[in-house]
Amino acid sequence: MLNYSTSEENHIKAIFHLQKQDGTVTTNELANELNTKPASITDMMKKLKAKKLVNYQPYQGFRLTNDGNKVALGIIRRHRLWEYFLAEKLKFSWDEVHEVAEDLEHVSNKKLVDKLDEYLGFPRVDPHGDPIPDANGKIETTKKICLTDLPVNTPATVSSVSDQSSEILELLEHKKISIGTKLEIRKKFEFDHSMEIKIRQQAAFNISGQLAKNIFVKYGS
Amino acid sequence: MLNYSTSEENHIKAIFHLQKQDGTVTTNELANELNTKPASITDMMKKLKAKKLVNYQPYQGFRLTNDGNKVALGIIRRHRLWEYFLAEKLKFSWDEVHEVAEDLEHVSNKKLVDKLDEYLGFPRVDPHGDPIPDANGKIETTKKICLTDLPVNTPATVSSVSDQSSEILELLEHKKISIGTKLEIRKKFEFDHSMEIKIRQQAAFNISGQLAKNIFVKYGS
DNA sequence: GAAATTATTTAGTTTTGTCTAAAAATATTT
DNA sequence: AAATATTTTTAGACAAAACTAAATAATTTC
Ligand SMILES: [Mn+2]
Ligand SMILES: [Mn+2]
Ligand SMILES: [Mn+2]
Ligand SMILES: [Mn+2]
Repeated sequence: MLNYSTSEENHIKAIFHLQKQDGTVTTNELANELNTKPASITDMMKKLKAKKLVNYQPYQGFRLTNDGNKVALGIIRRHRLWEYFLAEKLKFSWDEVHEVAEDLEHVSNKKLVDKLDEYLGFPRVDPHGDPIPDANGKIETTKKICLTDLPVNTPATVSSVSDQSSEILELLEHKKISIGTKLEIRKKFEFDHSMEIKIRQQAAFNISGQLAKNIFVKYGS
Repeated sequence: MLNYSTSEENHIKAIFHLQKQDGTVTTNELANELNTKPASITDMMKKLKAKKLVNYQPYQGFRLTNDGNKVALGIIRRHRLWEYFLAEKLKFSWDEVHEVAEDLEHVSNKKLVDKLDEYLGFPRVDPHGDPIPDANGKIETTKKICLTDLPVNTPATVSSVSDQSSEILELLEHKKISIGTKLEIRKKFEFDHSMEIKIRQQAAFNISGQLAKNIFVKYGS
């Protein structure tokens, strides 16, 4: 497999994440995501198209080709493995790992990554609960349910968290919620979208709609 | 401390290594070391001079300033810590670590490096026996003696190896010589600079002058 | 459906890091 | 001390990755 520049990789990864939601990605969306200007995106898309990593017709938006997708999964694999390493081995906290992994992910030595994976015991998810692609680019795709969409009185388990700030970490630690926590919603309040949730034997307590929006669960306990 | 580009870092590191031997480094030497052209070196030296990392007057060669030296030690610290990590934790062999560390050394996040150091147990030397600078840039400077310069019948301990090829590794493993091995020279042969050495209780055996040239020792056992 | 607005692309620059070819400085021979 | 050879620098070019400003296409509004 060929090697790509850091800039190319950052573009590919951003398209991958954006097209999850949108299907096809627009120039402005990507420019916004990468804190760059639309003109720069057009330039890069021409380049990635020439390398057959994106499908792109002027004014039509773009999406990754199969090859582009494979490249993206490689980058995401490296990113999440390093995040896991930083949290698990170096004891970085949850909100600090992303930034460092942004640099480490661009060291794309296959043997390094596969040995790191093995050393870490082939972890399935990163510290934020996001799945880690395996050496073949296979990634778990259990659809995650936003806590705001979970029905009342239905057992569920926290699977991931979308915001990665130290502020949300502080709040989650205070509420004793982390990935793997089993919970049920007792009551939802329409007015401010806050809700009352219950964890095991503990008394039910309240969380804001804003917090709930950033927590994802899967059914079952 | 400021951040430098990968190219700047590679130049700084190369000057550091070359000036160990030469005192002052020339344009051609550095171009040769970095597989680049003399004209490119001149350009970079102007830049590093402007950043006060090298002392340089046209046609006079160059050497690192105090600041340049500190930057170099930071790079070498990262390089050797990653080499140790790769060998010790990921079970890379001795001859494979350098190449991978060449990339990892440019991820210059202070907290990452210091936590890695701690995680590794503050190792003093890398897999090739070269000393690892501490967080303050302090580096052990025990003068290493080339095995060819060790007097006969004088107890010594292998401290480092300069060549890092898989070929020398194979030979050293076969001869059961590694860093920390205690040995004595029994006889030196002028003709081809080969020598007979003795390790502990084992029978004395012969090594070539070429091999001896790449082994460094310190006095004592 | 024309006008206004927004999104995207094009054209032309800039910075970084490299290169080649030519000029200039320095070192080595005779 | 010339002549020759070597080393280093300068000048000019190029590719990558970004930018600004202007032009053009697409979309939305009236
Ligand atoms: Mn991340
Ligand atoms: Mn993550
Ligand atoms: Mn090395
Ligand atoms: Mn080393």
